[in-house]
Amino acid sequence: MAEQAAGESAREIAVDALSENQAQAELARLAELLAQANRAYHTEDAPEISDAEYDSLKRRNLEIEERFPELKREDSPSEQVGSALAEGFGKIRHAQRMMSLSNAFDDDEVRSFDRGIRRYLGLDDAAPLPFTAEPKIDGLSLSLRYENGVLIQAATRGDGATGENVTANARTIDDIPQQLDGAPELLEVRGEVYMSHADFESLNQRQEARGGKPFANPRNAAAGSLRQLDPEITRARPLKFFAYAWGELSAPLAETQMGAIQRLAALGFQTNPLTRLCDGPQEMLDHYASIEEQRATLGYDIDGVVYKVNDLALQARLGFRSTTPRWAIAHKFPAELAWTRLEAIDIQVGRTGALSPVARLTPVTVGGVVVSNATLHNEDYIAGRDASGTPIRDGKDIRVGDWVQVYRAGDVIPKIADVDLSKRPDDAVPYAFPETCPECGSEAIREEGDAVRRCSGGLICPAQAVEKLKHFVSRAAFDIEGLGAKQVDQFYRDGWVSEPAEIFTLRERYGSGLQQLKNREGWGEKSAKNLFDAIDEKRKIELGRVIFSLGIRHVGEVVANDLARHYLGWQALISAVDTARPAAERYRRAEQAVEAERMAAKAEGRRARLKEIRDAAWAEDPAVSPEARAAWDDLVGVDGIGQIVAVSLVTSLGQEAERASIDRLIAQLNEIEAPERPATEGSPVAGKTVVFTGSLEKMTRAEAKARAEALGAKVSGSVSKKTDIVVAGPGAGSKEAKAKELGVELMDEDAWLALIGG
DNA sequence: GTGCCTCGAGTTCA
DNA sequence: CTCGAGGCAC
Repeated sequence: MAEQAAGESAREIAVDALSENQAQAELARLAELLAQANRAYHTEDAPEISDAEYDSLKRRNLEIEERFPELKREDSPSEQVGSALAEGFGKIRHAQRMMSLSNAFDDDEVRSFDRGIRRYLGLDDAAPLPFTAEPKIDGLSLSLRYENGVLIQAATRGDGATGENVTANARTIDDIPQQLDGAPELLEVRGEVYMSHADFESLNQRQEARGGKPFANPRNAAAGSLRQLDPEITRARPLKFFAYAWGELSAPLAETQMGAIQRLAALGFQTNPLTRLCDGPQEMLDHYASIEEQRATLGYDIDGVVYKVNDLALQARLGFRSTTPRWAIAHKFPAELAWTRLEAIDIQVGRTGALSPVARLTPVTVGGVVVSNATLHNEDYIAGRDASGTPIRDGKDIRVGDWVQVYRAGDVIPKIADVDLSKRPDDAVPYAFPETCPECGSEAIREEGDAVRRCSGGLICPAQAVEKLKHFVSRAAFDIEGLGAKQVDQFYRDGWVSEPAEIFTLRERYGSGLQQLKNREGWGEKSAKNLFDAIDEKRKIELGRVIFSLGIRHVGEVVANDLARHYLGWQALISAVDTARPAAERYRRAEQAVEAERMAAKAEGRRARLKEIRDAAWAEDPAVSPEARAAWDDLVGVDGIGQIVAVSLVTSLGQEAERASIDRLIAQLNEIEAPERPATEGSPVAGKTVVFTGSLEKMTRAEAKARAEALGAKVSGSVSKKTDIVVAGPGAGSKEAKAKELGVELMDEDAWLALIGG
């Protein structure tokens, strides 16, 4: 196929010379070639045509489409998101997300992990609840897909949703079977690729003998080896693999975690010999201690112990939080510590204006990595106390010139644990936190009760403006390929882009004379063209991404998607917000009145009559129409959105300059897509809004909510006329009454369970 | 009002 | 990854 593509391209007719018929045929041919190349690239490890050939086909397709827009095909390759080639490996979307684990750092957290699960499941303290405990291997996780017992794909974790295709490399690892006997038709095995200490040492000796740079630690060596573009290099590297989990399956492996691990072992995988079944927190902690004792003699790196609920049926009931399972936790070993000198404290300004202090350190090795910066969080952290005035680090303040103890929290983020006062220079002075923004000179204000000090300059502040732009192009927002933080910096500095809408007018402003872009460092004609194409691809985009991209305070990825699912369209959202504005302003004034009362009461030493004040301030106000109130109630009724988030959303979309900028952006977009409903075909409650009230007896609230959502229902906290079903348990009060008043369908827990089928 | 649980925002290095 | 803070259940 590579030869075919090359051969035909030699006979290609110049785009300008194409007749309409020829153009149509050519577009069809290109669509087929590109689709085939994509298939080859994404499902196999070796692309059939080179990146350069692929790019040139894509470019030709686009040029023809530009000349004959009416001929553009439904399945046009230029529309296909993610079809553009990344450097190196192809991307693989995991059939089931690869989750990370939440962490425990001491015995108490392990016990509260057990307690939390009992509470979620409604188990009493006496009920047996066994867990597995196994060492947490310090390598990199890998997902292996077997179909009919044959290894067909290996993918790294990536961001959890999408990983890299490393199939060819995985095939070179001895511990990974190419074929399985008696496996389910479909089986995704997950585990950890790692390198033993002995193999790491000898690899580094070979590296150095060859004049290569040695790896810092076994983990980096394993990661570097697995991500070799040439599988033959990977083959020469001594990688190993432990299996400990699974993804998509056509049939269950067992009924318990332990059983599943044994099954994986029987199928030919290496499983960790220190995996034990434990009968509760005490046995888990004992096994942790025993593993910690053996740590040095294991011959490979581990960074803790993982506990998992043994009963898979319970695992299924517990389900997942946004990025972690509820049924597992990693109990981490204490972090490695190192002393070094604090050379300076710099202030960074984030997109919300937050002033974040960063410690510049004399470089020091901590846990196999050289660290030269560490976060200092905020003003209070430097001063040695937290927001409530409680001392941290024994109340020691941190001064420039100090000797400080550094560790990598969670083995990643460098932090300062301690200060050596005996080595403090005589001339060291307490750090004076700036009260003006170091970037724009505006006043930096710290709100009452807030831990951070913020620059008040808004978009006048270049740091805030550019950080907002970076947020706009970030992965969960517009995610424009070829437009990362570095490029944004450059465009902003040169005055080419000062707000999101201007990204979309780059082509018309600078595209014709690509020359200008071409003359910049790192930009060729091809990359400029690719960038413009990547930008155009995002003129069609999901609603949730648009909302998130605006960078409204308190509206992150999850809240943005919640809003998108609730309002289903940009217009619906914006008009609801505009309608609710008078009510939001009324609410804000009410809160201010409450705050004033609180201060006054404190000063006079009497008890605050807060409820009275709040009620009075929020009472019927003719300036607030019933429509405004209804829109406000609806907004605050969205699960996960409270008054503070609602006020932030409404006010920020009401600010004139901000709104104008947003409108300019929206005008540049072609289509804002409504969120897809979850795949819940046949679900009787898909798309319905459900409210749970009163106490539930067969399941906990959290569980009820998670299950309803899995079936495509929206779970809300308050009853309104948009509510479809109210599930009322014993002790339900005002919400049940309101449901009756509004004529909303009302049912008890049993009826609900019958409705959703179990 | 209090105490989880989750989310948002800021962070490092390879 | 951590911290602070918002949302929500108790």
